[in-house]
Order: sequence, then C-alpha cells, then structure tokens
Amino acid sequence: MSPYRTHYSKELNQDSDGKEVVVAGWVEDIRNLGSIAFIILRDRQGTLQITTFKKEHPEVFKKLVSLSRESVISVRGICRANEKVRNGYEIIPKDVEILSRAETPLPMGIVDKVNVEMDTRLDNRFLDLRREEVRAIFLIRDKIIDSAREFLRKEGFIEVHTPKIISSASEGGTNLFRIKYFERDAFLAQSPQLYKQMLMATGFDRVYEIGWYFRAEEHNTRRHLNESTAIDVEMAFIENEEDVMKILERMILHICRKIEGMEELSRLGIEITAPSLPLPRIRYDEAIDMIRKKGLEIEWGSDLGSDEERAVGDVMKERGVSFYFITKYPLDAKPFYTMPEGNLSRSFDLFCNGIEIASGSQRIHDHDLLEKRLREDGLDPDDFKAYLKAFRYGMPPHGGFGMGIERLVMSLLNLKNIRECILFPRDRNRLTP
RNA sequence: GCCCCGGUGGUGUAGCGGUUAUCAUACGGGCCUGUCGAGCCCGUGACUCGGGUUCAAAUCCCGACCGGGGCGCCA
Repeated sequence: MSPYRTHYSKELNQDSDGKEVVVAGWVEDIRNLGSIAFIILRDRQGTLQITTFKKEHPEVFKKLVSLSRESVISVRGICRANEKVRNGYEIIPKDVEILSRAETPLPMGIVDKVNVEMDTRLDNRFLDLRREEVRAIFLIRDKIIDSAREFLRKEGFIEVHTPKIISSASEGGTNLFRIKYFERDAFLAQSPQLYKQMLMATGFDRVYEIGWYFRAEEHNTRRHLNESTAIDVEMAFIENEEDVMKILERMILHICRKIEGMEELSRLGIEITAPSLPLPRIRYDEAIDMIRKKGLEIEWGSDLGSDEERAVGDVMKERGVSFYFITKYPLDAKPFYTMPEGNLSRSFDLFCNGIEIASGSQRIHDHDLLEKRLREDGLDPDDFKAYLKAFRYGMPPHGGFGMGIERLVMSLLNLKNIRECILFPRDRNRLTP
C-alpha cells in the first residue's frame, strides 16, 4: 500500500465512516466559500470531496484553498458519511501533503465548460487523459485487446512478434518509411503479412501478433494514421477463407460480450450489443448491386471507395446490422498473395458501422502461382526471395486477417476521429508528443 | 498526390475596411459556513509572420509558416 493512499475514491463506504483514511490525487476544483471550502480530488476511480473548515483547522484550510488546480496532494483525514455530498462521503482533513504543485494557468481545462479542439488536446495529451471520458476509451481499448488475446489463446494461437525493420517493400501498395540501417537503407514494416505467412511453414499452425503498422501515406483524414496498431492472425490447414472468417467473427463476438457491460461505455453514452453469428456475408457482386440501387455508379472490378462503402453500410444499418463481411472481391482489387478463384479472390473485408476494420483472405501456398501473381502485380520476385523460399519446402494451405485496433475502437464507440483511439497519434503533421 | 477551409487573450469564440476588439471560461485579488456547472464584485490578458492596397487593415490582396477536413489509398 502506498504511504500516500489507503483508499481510492470509490472505496469509501460504511466501513470507512468515522475512520481515518488517506486519499491522494489531483485537485480538480476548489470551491472556497470563505469559512468552509470544498476540494474535489480526482483519482483513477473518480472523484471525492474534501471539506475543510477555517475555524477548526486554519492551517489546513489555508493550505488547501491556496492550491492551484491539478496539483497532486495526499490528504489524511476522517471519512464522514454525508448525504449532502454527491457520492455520500467526505473527508475532513487533518494533514495535507503537497506532492506536486501545478503551474497556472493550465494549457487546457480538464473540467471547464469550454470546448477544447483536438489539436490542443493532443498537444496536451497527458492533461486530456485526465478527463474521465477520454480515459474510458483506453480502458475499453485495453479490454478489447485483453479479450482478443484471451480468445485467440483459447483457440490455440500463439503470440509472435515479427520484425518492424525490414529490407524492402513487403507488399507493394503503400509507401513505406525509409530509415537508415547502418550503411544500408531499410524500411518500417507496413504489416507483418509476409512474416506471419512464413511462420505457416514452421508447424506453429496458428499465430497472432499484436503490433504496429507504419504507413507513409500522406493522407489527412479522420480515419487514417501513419502509425497504427493491429491484431494479425494467420492459420494453417484451412479449407478456404470461410475458416478464417469464422475465427474472426467469433473473436468479435467474444470481444463484444466482454465489453458490453463495462461502465465506461455509459460514460461515453454508448451501448454495445453483441452481434449474432454468423455475420452477414455479402458477396462483392451483391455489394455492387446494392450500391447501384442506391443510385451510385460503379464499375465492376474496381475496389469500393468511401461513398460506396458508406452506401452498403447504410443498407445494412436499415437492416439493423452493424458487423458484416464483404467477400469474394475481384482478384485485381486484392494483393498478390490472395488466393484466386477465377477472376475473383478468396478474400473478405469486415465492416463495422460502415467502416472497414479488418481484411483477410486465404493465401496462395503454391510457390509458382505466388511468383506468377507477384509478377502480374508488377513486383519483382527477386525482392521477395526470402519470403518465396518458405514456399518451396512444404507450405500448408493457410489464411488470415489483419484487424486495425483503432478502427475497431472507433467504430464500436462511434468516435468521429481515429486520433481519439490512440494515445499519441502519428499523422501527416504530428510527430510530438 | 489532388482539392477545399481556417489561424483573434491560457482555452473556446464574436467581429470581416474606421470598435476602447465581443462574450464565455481560465488566471490574480476581494466577499461569502454546505458548495457540487457555486454565486457576486474588481482586475490582468489576444488579432501567426512578412510584403502590398488604402487617409485608415484583425478585416481586402500576395507569399510564408502552422493547422483542420475531403478524395485517392487503406487498418
């Protein structure tokens, strides 16, 4: 037990009534009425009230009312039940220790009644995170990751970590960050794709990685980051992509069940209902029909743009569905390692409320076909030698998916900006903090 | 990469050729024994930078810098 605290704010109850307790935290507000003052103290659980009387403890009173907001203090005093206080208990202080005095004025208000812009919030993220509703996002995020891990372990997946410093363009498609690797150039990985596939040639059979994606795209939108996190899954000896989708949808269900009762959700005004399985599977062809019925023009074969994805999302929303798959994309719309099926592919994207949150497929496991597809995609097999080698000495049929963690958090919690979902976002302009 | 938009006290805003530059909140001081968005009184505090137009620029024009957003791409 910390010498600075015997109780958190929510731990005060009948047992503490009349007893001496020690509480600690940040001074959220001071309401000085002259002879009596109320100090609102915040800790990780919430807030509590310290009530001090000038007549009874003039020294303690003076010390408390002269504090600046957001200073850190530890207070020893008697806990007293009092109906007049919002959470039923107040502390009558005997001693106050000032652990850290906050400068004034604050760069942004924690509980002020003025709006603060995202940019100012991110510049002062440590202050922003003192707000309960902001912390709630990360408590839910923590639970999401914890549940995903719990599910995958139970399903026999092992957690792996693959390199983030790589030698060359791994999949094409996106721009990579170039870095110096001693005397050579290297890149930051856009995804663990090639490595998790190589692991399918080892006998691990089922792996997952919770890691980073780095993408050097100069996009500047509410749903893109240049550094994002993802849950990547790869599994061997599958019959087709349906086996992968089953794991993914069951993982989503498990996550929803684990978070649906969290009190942090109500703090955000969100309700989550676990979806029923199986999730709807909409073939690309059907999606095209839906989009055309909505009055948008789209050519068969092209990937779905934002408007098109939104159109499908709207139709599903009308049907009361938040999670759904779009499957069997045209081969040309998917990366080279995707298993062909005629001019289509054994691929799928998972959407939540109209936002793409995951993408996966059965992969090609035949070396020669893979090399052919690389070439057709305009890539040079020589750049992929180490990867291709894993396909020459026994590679089982396999598939997997990558799910963006920020995307999932954003769509589940109905947040308007993906930067809300990551502690210290990296975007086109932001490199600090 | 393409295209829109914006920069006014610590924070969030109003003003859009001539104002003592609006309001809120924060901050500093004062009054107040039950506050909980405490209240009341007083005070400090701002036009991103550089050119230009004009009798006069926060306001109009050009450029720079810094942001926000959309598209493409994707998680």
